[in-house]
Amino acid sequence: MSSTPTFKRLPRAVREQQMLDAAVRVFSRRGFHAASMDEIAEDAGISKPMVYAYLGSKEELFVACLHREGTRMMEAIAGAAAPDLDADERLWRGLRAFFGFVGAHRDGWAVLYRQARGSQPFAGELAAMRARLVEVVAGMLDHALRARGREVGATDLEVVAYALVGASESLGDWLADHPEADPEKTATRMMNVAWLGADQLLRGVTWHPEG
Amino acid sequence: MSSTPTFKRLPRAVREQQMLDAAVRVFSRRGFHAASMDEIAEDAGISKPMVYAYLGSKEELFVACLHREGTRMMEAIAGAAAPDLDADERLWRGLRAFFGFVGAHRDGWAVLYRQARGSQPFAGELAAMRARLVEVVAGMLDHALRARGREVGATDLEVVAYALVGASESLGDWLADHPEADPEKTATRMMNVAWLGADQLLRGVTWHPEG
DNA sequence: GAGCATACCTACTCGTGCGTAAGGTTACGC
DNA sequence: GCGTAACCTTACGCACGAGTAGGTATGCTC
Repeated sequence: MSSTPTFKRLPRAVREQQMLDAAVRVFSRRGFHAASMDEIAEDAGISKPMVYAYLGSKEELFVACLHREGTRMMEAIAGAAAPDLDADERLWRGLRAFFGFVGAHRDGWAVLYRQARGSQPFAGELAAMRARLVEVVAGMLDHALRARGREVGATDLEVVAYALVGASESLGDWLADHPEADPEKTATRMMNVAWLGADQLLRGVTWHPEG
Repeated sequence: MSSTPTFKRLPRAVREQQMLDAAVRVFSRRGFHAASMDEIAEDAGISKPMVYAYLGSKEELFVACLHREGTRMMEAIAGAAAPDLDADERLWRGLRAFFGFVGAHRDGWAVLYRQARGSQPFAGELAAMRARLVEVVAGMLDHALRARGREVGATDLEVVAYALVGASESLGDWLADHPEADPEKTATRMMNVAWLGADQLLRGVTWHPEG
């Protein structure tokens, strides 16, 4: 017979990627808990036990998604924002890379940003990634400040960086929901908010209550 | 007998509030799916069918939490930022109210912000709330701009407002994870990022690529 | 073309937790 | 003091989905 071997046998590495692709799609569509392993398997064009054989439990599968998408994103950003540029140029390239990534991997972003926040086991994983980003941004600010002979407390720096990262994430979210929007333009808008504020801070301008 | 009527019978309105209190606690501790109706009922000092009788299904219960906490927050903010003040003063008071609320209702905030993002049914509810906030902020910016004889596209305005709201949410999240942090000080920090950037925009200063 | 490893499947078990049926008890009106 | 309505309980049905047992096919090596 061998009538319709409709789907060919494939080596492990390939199938794993297909499964991860499917998992990202389904997780982003349904959320972690509402996603069923059956649906993921079906979407990947494979049967459920294969998923367990290759990627382990549902949690492990989700963490694998998180890792792959997170690594891709960090690499995209790190590759764009070379450390020997001026602060504004680094920020600009980093933002452009970030929004480019979100625009190109909307569901990957949705998994990362929306799903992983709530449930305990993944929040830590995600927080670690965010922390790296925050550290990079804070480092940029600190570097730029020192170059101007200024100094700011570590907490202040961290919090400002946190706010900038949060604003970017939020705009990333907005972008994911507006398929017609242009990532490049979104990056420019973010830059307008972030850099103009940061630039003022770098100049030593600050705001305080009752003034 | 009537030995130990340990817990008294209470009118519906009171029990409903107790249930909502418990639900917020449990949802924030466990997340939506991991939270069980049994645990919520136990935490409220009542049995499960009562929860169903009063608040309906698990989803409806969660939405009820969302509504109550969201309304409280919006009222806190709206009450603080009177519309006849200057833009910076309004922003400042709004931020102070916001971070004050987060500091005082850490678990309520966690429910609102972290759990509701992922799963479909609630994302809309939350998005609607955020949209109201964004609209308020955008309105503030627009008002301030017109007062200076300037005009900006509606989308630009919305996106900037979105970024500011996102940054605030993100710092709110940071605050919820840092019990030792002072809400007032956090608000000041946020103001430094937001207002200095916004102020520049209001003056007509903009940033654009390759400059 | 025998042997073996690896890809792959169908068809199940079993825990968990939402939602409910059916009945007990307390307060309050009359 | 007695009905009745609201409050509250225990104890269950039932669906859904994670994870697995055990078996089949395919290709690769010698």
